[in-house]
Amino acid sequence: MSNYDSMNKRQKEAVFHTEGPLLILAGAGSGKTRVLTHRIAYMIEEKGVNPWNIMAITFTNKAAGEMRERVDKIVGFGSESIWVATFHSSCVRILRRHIDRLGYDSNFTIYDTDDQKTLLREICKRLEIDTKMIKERAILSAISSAKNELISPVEYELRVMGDYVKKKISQVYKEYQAALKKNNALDFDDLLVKMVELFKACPDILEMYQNRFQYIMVDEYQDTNTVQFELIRLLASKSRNLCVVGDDDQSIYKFRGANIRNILDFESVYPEAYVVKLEQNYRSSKNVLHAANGVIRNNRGRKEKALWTEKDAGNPIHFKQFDEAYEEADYIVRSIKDKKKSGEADYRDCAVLYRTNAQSRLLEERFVMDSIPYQVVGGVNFYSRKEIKDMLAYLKTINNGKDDIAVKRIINVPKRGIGGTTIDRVQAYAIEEGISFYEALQQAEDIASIGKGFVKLQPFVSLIQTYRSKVEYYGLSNLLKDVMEGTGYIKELEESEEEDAEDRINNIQELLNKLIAYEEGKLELGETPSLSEFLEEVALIADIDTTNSDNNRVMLMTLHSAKGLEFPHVYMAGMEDGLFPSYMTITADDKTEIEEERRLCYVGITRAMEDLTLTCAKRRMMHGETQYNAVSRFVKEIPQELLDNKPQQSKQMVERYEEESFERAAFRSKPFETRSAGSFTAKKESDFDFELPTPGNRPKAVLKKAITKEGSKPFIAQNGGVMSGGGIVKGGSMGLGELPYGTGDRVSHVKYGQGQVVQVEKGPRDYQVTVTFDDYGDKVMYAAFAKLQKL
DNA sequence: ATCGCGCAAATTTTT
DNA sequence: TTTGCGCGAT
Repeated sequence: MSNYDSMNKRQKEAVFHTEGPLLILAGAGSGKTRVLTHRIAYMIEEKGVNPWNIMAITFTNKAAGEMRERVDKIVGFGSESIWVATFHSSCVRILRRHIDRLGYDSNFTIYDTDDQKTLLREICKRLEIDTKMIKERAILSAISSAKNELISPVEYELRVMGDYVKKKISQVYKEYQAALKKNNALDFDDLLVKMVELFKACPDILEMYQNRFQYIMVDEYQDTNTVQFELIRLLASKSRNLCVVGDDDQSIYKFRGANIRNILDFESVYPEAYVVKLEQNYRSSKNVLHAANGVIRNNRGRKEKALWTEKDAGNPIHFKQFDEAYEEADYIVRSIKDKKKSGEADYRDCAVLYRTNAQSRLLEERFVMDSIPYQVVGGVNFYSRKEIKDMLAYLKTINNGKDDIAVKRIINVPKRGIGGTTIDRVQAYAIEEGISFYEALQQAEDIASIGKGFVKLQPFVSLIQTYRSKVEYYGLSNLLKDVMEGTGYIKELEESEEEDAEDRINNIQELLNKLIAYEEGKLELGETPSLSEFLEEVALIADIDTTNSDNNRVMLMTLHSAKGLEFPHVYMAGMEDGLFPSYMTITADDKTEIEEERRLCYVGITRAMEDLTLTCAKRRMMHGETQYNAVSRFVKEIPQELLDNKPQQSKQMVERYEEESFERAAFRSKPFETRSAGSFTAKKESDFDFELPTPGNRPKAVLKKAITKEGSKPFIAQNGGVMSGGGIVKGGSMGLGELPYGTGDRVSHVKYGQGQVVQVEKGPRDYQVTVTFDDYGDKVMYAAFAKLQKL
């Protein structure tokens, strides 16, 4: 029996409101999972709802697992028939059963991003699309957005009339979908899209599931995209018992298609909706909460709410600015060490959050140096490592010969002397005959064009055939062991000179362990382990799911990965304008982009329970060169009385910053011709509008609107244009030339007036000149930029 | 067929 | 700085 007395008034309201649409606006740390699980229990215990009719949808496997666990605990008997799953795994489950109605085979494979890229590359080659002009990534994200918006290839084509680039993308989209279907594969987006298609095409199936899922709950609703919205809308349209939980202030996945309007407009879509706001926070100290509120307040178009807590004020928010990024890392590590020593915190209580994965390197180095246990979340997913993907490709090939991508991945791994030309010819034959790549391989003898190449293909085909015949009686883990050894893959790694060869072998071993665990788990339940099922599980696993915090380690992760987690001690590193918020969003035309960054900051701050430390550095290496960054505007949005150190903003700093940013811009010059935006390439200065740099922003050159079709993203003046103190310097590289002055000469400078040259140092690309100015003292500057006049 | 060098690009990423 | 890719040389 569950106890509802321990809940606050609002929470109870949400729990007891079981019929009709319900929007729960749950602020960070307001106990929403608790509300959801209690709500389920209440429905079953008090309202007599059949567990079988309840569905709870989450985004991550981890969230689903946690929900499952808590529901099981509180509901007890019958809880296993509650459908608790992620969007994607729900779709897979349903599609496996009915996808034949859409003309797919029910043992379809799921393509991950890597597979998508491989397929895309093939198609671009076939369609003779120059991937330098239209970037692969751009195509992929265009296709993904289209799918997220439920725009079919045909519709897409109709919409893009006239635009050259989009027209090309439309062609690719069409081909890409055709190829997926031919390979009997679905990408991640497809899982949702096909589900919606199925429901729309087969009202009988839709009705079946509408009857089954009479009470639907969706977690993290602010992150849903259009397909997900539609999917839920369809499922709930009969019962209308739809409960969505979310926080518009924590919507940070717009770039992945999440539509914040889904949550903001919930009440207009469901006019009879009941709304509950959970604003009491049980996680953080007052200071942390006030800091978070101070930041998020600056966003427009949000549902007004303010978190409050009964907790004490707690520690002040720590803020520290360093000269160099490594000093920042150093400080964080030292601080954690101190806390551990004094017993204030254990390693597992601390997390370091940052904006970009690249920032983890510097931190890691320090952690290693001080031998402090840490764990990086994210970065390269275990399942996207090369060696793991290779092993899985073998298993996929053995499992489903229709997966061309998998077959091609391992046909020459380890090396079998099968090259691109042979593969292309087999592919051509396969297309001609309308068969899969693997089937073509089996008929290699008949392919006239490959001639003797057939000799190399034969052993590969028989290898796979042998494995296939073994699947039945051999057991999955034995099969994988056989692949590891039998293909010579492990042997190749053992003999390899590569530094990480041993890690790779360990990773494969780890995969084997996971397979064994899967197999044993199944056998314990009295079920038959199946290769397809294992592959499917693996395909839907993300890194965050496998991170267990049982280990006593400091957690390092991006702000995005931190969502949904909490830590007593949180460090937010790299609080710098240009890094966080990123240049991309500062310079974006779309003003709402900065708001998403602000939400990200809000998410970061609200992860902290007791102690929050914000750090930044004046200088940091980014993309291989030193960047000078000002303190993040977000730090300044925090009520300053909460900070133990106030961010400094002296006039000199601004001046120095401006100066250095000019110099850098000038230094990196390249001709205008090197830059292009979409289909247009800028050729001369007059193609740009220029904007002056401001502290925190690099100088900006924007393609003139008149020239581009719909405007374009601004150029940062690094390769595109050269700027100097307010004027435009010609494009073109600056090389080393003779200087018209030397040490001891009197010179004059536009800004600093007259002075004497005290030192001239030859740098890689320019001279560094030190001048003692009469009015300003010593200045070090680059000759090409400074344009000093000899007197 | 394979290797290796040079060039360009580089947020965030629940599945 | 790091990574990934394409192309030219073996």
